[in-house]
Amino acid sequence: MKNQEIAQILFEIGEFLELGEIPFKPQAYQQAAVAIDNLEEDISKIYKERGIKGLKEIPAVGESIALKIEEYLKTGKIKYIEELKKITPVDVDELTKIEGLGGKRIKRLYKELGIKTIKDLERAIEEHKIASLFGFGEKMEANITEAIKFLKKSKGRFLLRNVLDDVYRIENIFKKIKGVEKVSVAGSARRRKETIGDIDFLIAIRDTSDKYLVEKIMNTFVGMDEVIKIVNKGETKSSIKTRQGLDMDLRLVSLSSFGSALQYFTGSKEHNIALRRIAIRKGLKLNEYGLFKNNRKIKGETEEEIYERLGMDWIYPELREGEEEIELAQKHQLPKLIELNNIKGDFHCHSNWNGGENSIKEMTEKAISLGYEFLGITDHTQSLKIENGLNEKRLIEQRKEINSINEELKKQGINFKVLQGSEVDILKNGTLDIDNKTLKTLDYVSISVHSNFKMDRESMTNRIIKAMENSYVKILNHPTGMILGKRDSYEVDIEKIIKKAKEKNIALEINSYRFDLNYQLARKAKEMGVKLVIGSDAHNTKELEDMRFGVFQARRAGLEKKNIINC
DNA sequence: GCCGTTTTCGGCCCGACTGTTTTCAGTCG
Repeated sequence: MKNQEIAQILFEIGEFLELGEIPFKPQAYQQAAVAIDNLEEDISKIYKERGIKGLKEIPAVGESIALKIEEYLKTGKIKYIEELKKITPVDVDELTKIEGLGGKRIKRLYKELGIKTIKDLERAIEEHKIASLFGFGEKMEANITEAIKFLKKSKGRFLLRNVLDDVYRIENIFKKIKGVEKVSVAGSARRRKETIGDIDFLIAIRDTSDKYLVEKIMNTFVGMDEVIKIVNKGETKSSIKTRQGLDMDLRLVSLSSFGSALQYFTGSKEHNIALRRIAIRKGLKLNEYGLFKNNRKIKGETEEEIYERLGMDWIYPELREGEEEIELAQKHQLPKLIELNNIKGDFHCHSNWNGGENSIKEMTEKAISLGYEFLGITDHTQSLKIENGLNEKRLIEQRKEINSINEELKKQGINFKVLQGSEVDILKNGTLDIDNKTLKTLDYVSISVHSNFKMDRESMTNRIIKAMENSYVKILNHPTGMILGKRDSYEVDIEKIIKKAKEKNIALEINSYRFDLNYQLARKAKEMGVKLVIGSDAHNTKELEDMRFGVFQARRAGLEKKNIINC
């Protein structure tokens, strides 16, 4: 699918236009980018079947953008962005990722200091040139320094969310090759880590001396659409770089070594070291080719038989971080991890009553198609102006719409219920921005912090605790304020929050978009006897499917379905 | 640059927050 590539370019055009003084165009491009990114259908297929007209049916895509998409599909590039790059030869895409830098500041940094890249920016900071710029200052220079640090920390890693569908697609390409017996992704993608550095694929065939088959598999791999560089290509291992900047490895093994290879390449490194130590203690040797006794291979075809021979239960990949999983597996005490199909509904999503893209009815239909039994609509409340948050009056109006949808479902004999929740804003002083009289009319209340992130630890903790005292509150959303890859947590005493959640029987959210709580904190919450809830935070129907990422996170935390209220 | 229709132009989420100013620009969501 070229959708993501095209979306990326349109988004970048928007960023370049931000540098100019032209209003509204940037948003136009970026809205189109978002729409294309969210498309379920392959954009090249749309163009093939319905041409420019088909493209223009995509929301936010008009004549001009449709032509640019056509140009890209035909020639693989868009002249317009090349020209923009010539006029302002700045790495906007990189620089805008720095929190606090937008179009205007980037343009001034370029015009006055010739800054084109983060490297240039770092040099300018070293020379203390930023602070003295008119309109900048000491504090901003310090903030930019921090923001660069954060960016670097997350650099080189990709969000699982952005690559998992490609992983499935590539697995399927391999599975279709005749003679391929087994295919699996390995590495951190198999462990469902929220960010991954590269992607490892593993393929098993019966006979690795079948030169013709080996050649065919490797050619398929290095010949994939997204490959821009073949790093190496051999008989058992090939590596490529994709256009997105992602490294992929393919390893080919015999069927008799598939289990040990899968175990080895899945990692984590820490988990493998621990496992090999256990093997040594038992007088065995473990490597990617098998489990050996006196240089004779005794196991290797499946992971299960290897773990069993080492005296433990098979361990879910999501738990293989070298923490407590091996001990639990030896004692046969591993949790039975929650599965996606245990999820009965979603307690966190948004409709077009606030900043969401779809109507309650559309969200409901999607939820039904996912096999859910309920959907909780949790639109933002009035303080969040940007999201067009609801006040008391609109909440009461919204209730009528939800009631009528529920009546209609009942008439049709569909066993499904739409719940009216709300994502109520926690104000700076810890009060909620909706009165109790109205909260009482909701099916449930969830609460979130969306402002004043830079409070000190004690104030923030007290603020949230105070909000949790409200007896209508059932869920605390994204408890630490972290957004994976974008924003660090605010300062907060999370243990106090977890204790309060326990006391007030409030569920803590694992947010599928933000990855907050992270798996360590979710595990801690479980250990402290607190219930969790997995919320998609969907702003459109497609994002309801992102529930799966929250489920991965829950699995990494070792959660069972009994720990999670939407099971 | 897109969109909608009170269409073929005029409006486009808009307020909080931060850091810089001394009344506001830029960024964010």
